[in-house]
Amino acid sequence: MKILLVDDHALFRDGLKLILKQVGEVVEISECGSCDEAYQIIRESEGFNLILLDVNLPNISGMEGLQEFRELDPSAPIVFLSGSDDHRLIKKALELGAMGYIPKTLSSEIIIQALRLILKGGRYVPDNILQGTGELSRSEISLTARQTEILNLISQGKANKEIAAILGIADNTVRVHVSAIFQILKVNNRTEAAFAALQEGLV
Amino acid sequence: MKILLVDDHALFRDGLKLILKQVGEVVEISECGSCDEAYQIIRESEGFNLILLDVNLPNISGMEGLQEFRELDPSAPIVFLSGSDDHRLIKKALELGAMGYIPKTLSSEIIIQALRLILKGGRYVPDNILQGTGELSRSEISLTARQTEILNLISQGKANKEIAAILGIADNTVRVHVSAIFQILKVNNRTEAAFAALQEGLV
DNA sequence: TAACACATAGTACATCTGTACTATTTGATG
DNA sequence: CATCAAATAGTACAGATGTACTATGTGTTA
Repeated sequence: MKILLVDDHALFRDGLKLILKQVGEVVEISECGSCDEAYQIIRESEGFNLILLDVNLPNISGMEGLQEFRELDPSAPIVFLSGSDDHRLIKKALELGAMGYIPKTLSSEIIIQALRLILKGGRYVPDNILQGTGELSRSEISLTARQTEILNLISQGKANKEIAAILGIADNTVRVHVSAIFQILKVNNRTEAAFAALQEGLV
Repeated sequence: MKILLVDDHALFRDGLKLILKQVGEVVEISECGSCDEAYQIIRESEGFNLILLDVNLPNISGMEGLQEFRELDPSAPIVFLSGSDDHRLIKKALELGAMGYIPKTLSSEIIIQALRLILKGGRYVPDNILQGTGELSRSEISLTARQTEILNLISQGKANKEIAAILGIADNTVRVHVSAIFQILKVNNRTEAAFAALQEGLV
């Protein structure tokens, strides 16, 4: 059994290694604190049975690095570790092909059971997060690609003219998009929009 | 030796407990996942030799709860545990009387040494964070109380008129403050100001 | 007391913002 | 092919925003 553990918190890795020893016949645990190191380890290895990946990593976050992991080691199930019970990321993670999502707040007993489940080919997502995603999809906020692009620029404090220049379109067009974004986000000005974008994780 | 460990990540607590056993003659480790539970534990106990406190906790963050801890158990040194190497919080933490600041990314060996140092009455702050605070204090941004108040309202997307109504002053006065804030933050509009406020930790 | 920082408030003006319209083009879907 | 969603762009207008001034009252400090 080969497990790769990617988390920038050394102490958390220590704790998790103890747990992993209880999961089954662990032969080898590789560990590192960043995606770049992890890529290197995978290239030098011959496939892992499980990859545990923190969503919040310096430089490249786990979420950003997921695709690369899937390409480097397509057979290894990838499980996300998350410090915050982030309702938004989970759906994206599962869509991208993650086999599980484990908040670090979970007790070790539950983590052990979850990992056993995943190693047998199952998926694990904690109940409260599933409820969260359920609520989210009901009141889901969906912006078009252009709207998301413009919302990002708004959040950086760019004016309509600047956005128009950056995107190479007329500022009247930018206004139409901006108005549409405000209606969707149910806000009245760009600063509220930036605030909402942060809260909803749209940036 | 009595140690109180407050962190909402059960697994991290497990890892840290292992380390704490290496620090010295540990008699008792109490642990919990929130400030409220921690207050209860302290009330039912007779003083701790050390309190380890996560800065990011649900409901009441460690930073917010610090004062309460100091009142409930004035003799116990408080050490912050932080998931992110947050350059901004550390200064505030030390000002509030924390005896140390330990990023979770630190290796267990260094954590052990740091805790020993603190138990002997010293303070510990990792080098790279000290550098960070040094940089921060050089280019330090200081706003008046009123300016900070208004910056907060700007960050919430409030319009000048709304701010004026909330604070019970004329909107012309609000504009003067807003202009002053922009000059200090070196920005050109309220959304940039909100963005800057977030980045600089002024909210 | 004089000087200073801060908050307060006003006028004036150019510019930006946000909304309400209409209208065209393009790509996807039934 | 007809329809629809999305992006584009224009006009028009009310209101908000940001800046440049002046000016007053209130504490604090040298």
